[in-house]
Amino acid sequence: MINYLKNLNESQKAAVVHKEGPMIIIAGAGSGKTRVLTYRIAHLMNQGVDSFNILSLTFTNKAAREMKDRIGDVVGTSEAKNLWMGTFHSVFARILRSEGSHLGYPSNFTIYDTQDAVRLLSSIIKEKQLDKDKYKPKQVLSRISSFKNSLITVKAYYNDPELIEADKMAQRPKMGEIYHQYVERCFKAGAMDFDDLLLRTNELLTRFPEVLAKYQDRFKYILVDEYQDTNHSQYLIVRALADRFQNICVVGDDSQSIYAFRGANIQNILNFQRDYDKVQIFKLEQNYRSSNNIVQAANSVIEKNKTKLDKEVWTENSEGPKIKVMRTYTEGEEGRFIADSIFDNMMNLQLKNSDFAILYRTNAQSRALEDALRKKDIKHRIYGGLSFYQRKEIKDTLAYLRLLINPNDEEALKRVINYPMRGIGVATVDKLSVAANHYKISIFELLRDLNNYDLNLNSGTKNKLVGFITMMQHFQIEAQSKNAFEVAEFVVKQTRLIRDLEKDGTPEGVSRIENVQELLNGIKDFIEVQKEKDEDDSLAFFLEDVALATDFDNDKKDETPRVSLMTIHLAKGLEFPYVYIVGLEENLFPSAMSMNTRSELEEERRLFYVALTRAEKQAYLTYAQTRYRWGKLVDCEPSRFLEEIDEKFLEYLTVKESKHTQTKFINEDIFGSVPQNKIRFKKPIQRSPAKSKTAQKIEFQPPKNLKKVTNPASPKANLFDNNIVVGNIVNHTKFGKGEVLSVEGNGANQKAEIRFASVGVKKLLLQFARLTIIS
DNA sequence: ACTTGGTCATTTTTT
DNA sequence: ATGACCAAGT
Repeated sequence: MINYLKNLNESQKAAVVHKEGPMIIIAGAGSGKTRVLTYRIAHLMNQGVDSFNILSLTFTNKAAREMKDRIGDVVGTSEAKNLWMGTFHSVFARILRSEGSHLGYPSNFTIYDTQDAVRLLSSIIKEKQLDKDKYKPKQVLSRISSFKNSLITVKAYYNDPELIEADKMAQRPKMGEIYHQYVERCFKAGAMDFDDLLLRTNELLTRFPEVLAKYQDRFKYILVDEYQDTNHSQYLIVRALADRFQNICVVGDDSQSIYAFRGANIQNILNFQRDYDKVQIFKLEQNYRSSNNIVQAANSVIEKNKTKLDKEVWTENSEGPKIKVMRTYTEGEEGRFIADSIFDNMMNLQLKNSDFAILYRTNAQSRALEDALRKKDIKHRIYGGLSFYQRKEIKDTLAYLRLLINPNDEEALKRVINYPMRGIGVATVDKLSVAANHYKISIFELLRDLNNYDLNLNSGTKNKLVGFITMMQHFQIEAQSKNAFEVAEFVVKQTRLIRDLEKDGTPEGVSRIENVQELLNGIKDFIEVQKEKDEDDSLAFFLEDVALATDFDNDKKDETPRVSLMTIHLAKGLEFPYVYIVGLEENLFPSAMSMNTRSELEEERRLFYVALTRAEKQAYLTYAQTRYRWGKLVDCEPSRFLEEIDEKFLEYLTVKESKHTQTKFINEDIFGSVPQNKIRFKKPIQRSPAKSKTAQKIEFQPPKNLKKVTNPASPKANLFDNNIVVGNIVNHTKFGKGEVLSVEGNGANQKAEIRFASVGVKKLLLQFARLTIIS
């Protein structure tokens, strides 16, 4: 057996061996938190605690799996098997499968993902004939989500005049009705959304003391990772379960709390000592991950936050290189700089692709980066964004399977009733939906004895509906004797789903077919893995797994090492030798949505802190002066976070060092064939002095070899000021001669309508069009 | 009932 | 730029 205690420093060891009672581990970034958690569990087991009595809640399922493996290394795989580990959502989904009947849920309940929820809300809003511009489904959902996360039921909502008033003020007086209807419809469909998994668990534990007692007894030791990101609902579950034995161990770092937008309450960690008696506090402050430069730089940033626990992260690691800052003109150039830099680093330092990560604030930023990497032929993988399971063809296929498991799943039914097209249109589905609501049954039940209801359908439509329901019933029968893979395969064949995709013929169509194949393979793998582990390999369980999977979970067995691209949120808990943090611009990072209140801005700052502390050896910060947003080219200012880092940790890269010449970039990008001497930088940061004290002290350093211009117009504006006016005859490199009919917009977005002799009237963006004025 | 072409909104972050 | 949604045509 590994002598794990030897691998720990004093404070880590103390946290590992402490046995009974409530404890909190404040773990700075890179301080070996996972290691402590892992060894702590292993240690408990070595001390004779039955693995059956340990519950460990992690932030991702991947983290749970890895931790389980590592514990298995210490105590033996078979010992580790009984450990209950996973995310809040997956652990309590499983409990609800077996206990949900108390609440009137079937054990095969469906888990609605965000899309299902939004669709359901859309139809409710439509049925109620409400203005969908005032009641935006997504916003309504997030409002409902925040109710649920605070345990505000429909009833509680109606009892709270303040909430009602708030919604009235927000022009949404019918919020309560929608909430009510939404909850009912989910219930009727035998479905829970993500928040229900927590809310209903709370309901279960509160309303049924015997159930509570059962799980309290079972979970004698509870460990919660990333405690700073728990919401109120999760907080209450933990408190209820730990109430009996008080063996609750929470781990977290208030400086890394980045999920307030989904209800995470930083107070949970700040107040832990108040919530439990005789709390033992452990602090892990030594960072083993990053160079001293990075640690200190990160500290200098997070210092600016007011709400935080007292903690000083330090390291014995070497100084390391300074953090490199690069400014580029465009996002395209930003991407190319990074691709070049990664390439150079790999060549010079003999590194693998997997040593690099590119982190960004929003998923939309990945495109430009991906383009640049692809052009350089650098293998990479984008995490998050549209995951495999969110693709239309996959969701459609899964919807059949969902419907099979839970015929009341209305969102699944609506998805597939006319896919592939079988002539059952929206009008028909609406009729069915109305009738089903009226008779308080599901559409599936309605269809099952269609003849007993008068729905005013013509016989053709009726036949089609009967055809559909007969097919589904056929599937159900098959499902009784087949395993998950065989069922799925059968369904795909029978529905001619593939054949429908084949009709398309485009490359996308082909890849859709491959995706469906891939899904089938995935189910096959799933069965094998589950069999190996001697766990549930049913189709129902597969669907649950899929619904709660994070993007890391379907990581292919790592073939080639790849550069990782992901949002900073997704990067939490990960580490990479070389990290590029991109798009450090005001309104992007910090996000324009998060600059209204101090607490929002502090969360952005924590996000930046998280990003920086992912880096082991070297961090790069990049920003662009212009960027496409909602299709338009906009000017950007450098992020305030750049100023907030103590300057002594930074090194400003200049164009020269980026090796490839500026000119090349410029020509390719937006500057057309304009001579280089026309290009001017915008004046760098010019912030109002009042904003922050540090801003006054630390002047941003522009690259030295570039001239500043006192009153520069945006660089582009100069270029497009070539005075094209209506009536000009111009020459286009491709289209030839033409007459300017109209000019609209200005700056980068200036467009002109031009009638060419060769191709007729064209509308061109002047920034791209290579035009010369003839007369 | 489906297809097509045009208009509009969309970009925080995720289980 | 891209995709979702809607109105009018087939």
